Amino acid sequence: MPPVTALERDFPAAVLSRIGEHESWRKEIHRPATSTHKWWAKRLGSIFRGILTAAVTEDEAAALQAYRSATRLRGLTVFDPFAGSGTTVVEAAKLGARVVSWDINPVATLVQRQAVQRWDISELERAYKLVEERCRAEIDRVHRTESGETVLYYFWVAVAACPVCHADTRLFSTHVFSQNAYPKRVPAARIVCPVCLDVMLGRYDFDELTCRNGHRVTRSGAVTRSTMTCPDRHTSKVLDALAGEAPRSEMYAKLVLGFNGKKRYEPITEFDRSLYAECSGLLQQQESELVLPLGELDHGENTRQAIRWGFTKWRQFFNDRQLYSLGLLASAIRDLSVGAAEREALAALFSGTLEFNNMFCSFKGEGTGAVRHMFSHHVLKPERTPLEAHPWGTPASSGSFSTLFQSRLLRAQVYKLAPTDQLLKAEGVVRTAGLSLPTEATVADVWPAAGLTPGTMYLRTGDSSRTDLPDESIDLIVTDPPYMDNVHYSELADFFHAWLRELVP
DNA sequence: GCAGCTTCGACTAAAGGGTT
DNA sequence: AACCCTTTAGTCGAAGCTGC
Repeated sequence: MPPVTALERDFPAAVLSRIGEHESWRKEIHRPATSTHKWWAKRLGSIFRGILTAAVTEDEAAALQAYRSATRLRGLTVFDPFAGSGTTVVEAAKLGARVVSWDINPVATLVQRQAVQRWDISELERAYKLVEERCRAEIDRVHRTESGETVLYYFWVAVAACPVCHADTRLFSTHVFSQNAYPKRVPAARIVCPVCLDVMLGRYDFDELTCRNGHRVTRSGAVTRSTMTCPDRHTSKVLDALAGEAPRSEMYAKLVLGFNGKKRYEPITEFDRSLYAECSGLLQQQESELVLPLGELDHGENTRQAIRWGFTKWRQFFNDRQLYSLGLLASAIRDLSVGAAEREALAALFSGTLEFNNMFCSFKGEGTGAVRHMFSHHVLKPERTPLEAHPWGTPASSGSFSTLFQSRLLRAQVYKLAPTDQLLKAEGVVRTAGLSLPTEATVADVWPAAGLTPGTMYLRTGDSSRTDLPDESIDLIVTDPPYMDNVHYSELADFFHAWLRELVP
């Protein structure tokens, strides 16, 4: 390595900025290996590839030349002590380096392992089929209409009693519960009556209408920001009304996938309510056999809001049907007897689906991603109108176990065997194959006695302020360290860990 | 093979409340 | 009054998908 490198004096910032901007639009498409599961502040692969190659060259031209060279880091050992989802790990491996990767958070190292661990694809598919046989029929059964059609989403609303008159108040901020992302272009919208929960078709900008039971429905609901107005017009703070208890919720509508393949909105029926009640009973009966989330929220910057709302246990983030369905799914994965790597891949996939299947999610609308998942703002913000999705899912679902198996695991597998990279050409940024080595490796969780060999990675969950790395064993340290105390990922990652502790020992 | 629609996560603006 | 912070939701570009 040169004494003064391109990283210090001639970094190809202009080119990498163009490439990085392109990659940033859909990170998961360009870097599937590190996208099998949620992690926060994922860094751009192309930028880290640029950093790695600039660190071993003298000037911009040489750095850009190295950026195109699959084996430029061969013979070097790269260490990331705060590795997160593993961007450094993957980029270094793609350039032929030996890799050491630490992170204190077990969810982070789970994500890293999926990015490099070798999967036997037929074993992975066999494991997926076994899980499907064990739990799919039952999950499907509890997400359907009386006529047997699939329910993609159930819409829920939180309810609080007015502190003055104790009247129950449904905490809608608007009675439009579904509209297009571009409502001026597609003005049709779905409206709910806050009195009888009738579901109507209208316009996104309607002023007032009358439901089929004769109730007057206005566009705005009982809640504005943090203030609620009860049916008798008393105003109070929502948090005062909740008085430290997590809100009760009520189902008010569903999105059905009809036998004809078309989606339609419908009100909740007695059948829906009794099906849900049945799930509560089944959950109670099978409590001891099912994998369920354990533990309480730690007090911290990112959990404060949820705790103020009365959410103190991770289990409260899910309703009974979610606990039952996800519990069945997780138990099926726990009980698999298949290869360890393939089983862990499904555990990671399962954990990833949790982000879209809990009562902190909401409906984003039509014409855009349907589910606004719980971490879209890096905090745990309680939802007043949560969305309950079908966890197994259908091809028309977003964020379900079956769709993410395709879009996350299988896509990651393809990428790990033949990674692609972005190059800046005259016509723009172009995705290009053949510039990288496969990322697959055998994972060790202690420093190998014989030293690291190509094809082996040392990947460890632990505090990197003290390591067992021998002197002179590392050539490059490339990392994105914790940024002051700004975002407390561990507090958020506990949401996944509450389930994973029983799945990934 | 192509046009138009859907999907994804991230970015950004705006509203409104709280604080100094 | 000025400023800051929280909350809400509207918008975006690219890639994948669907139907012709």
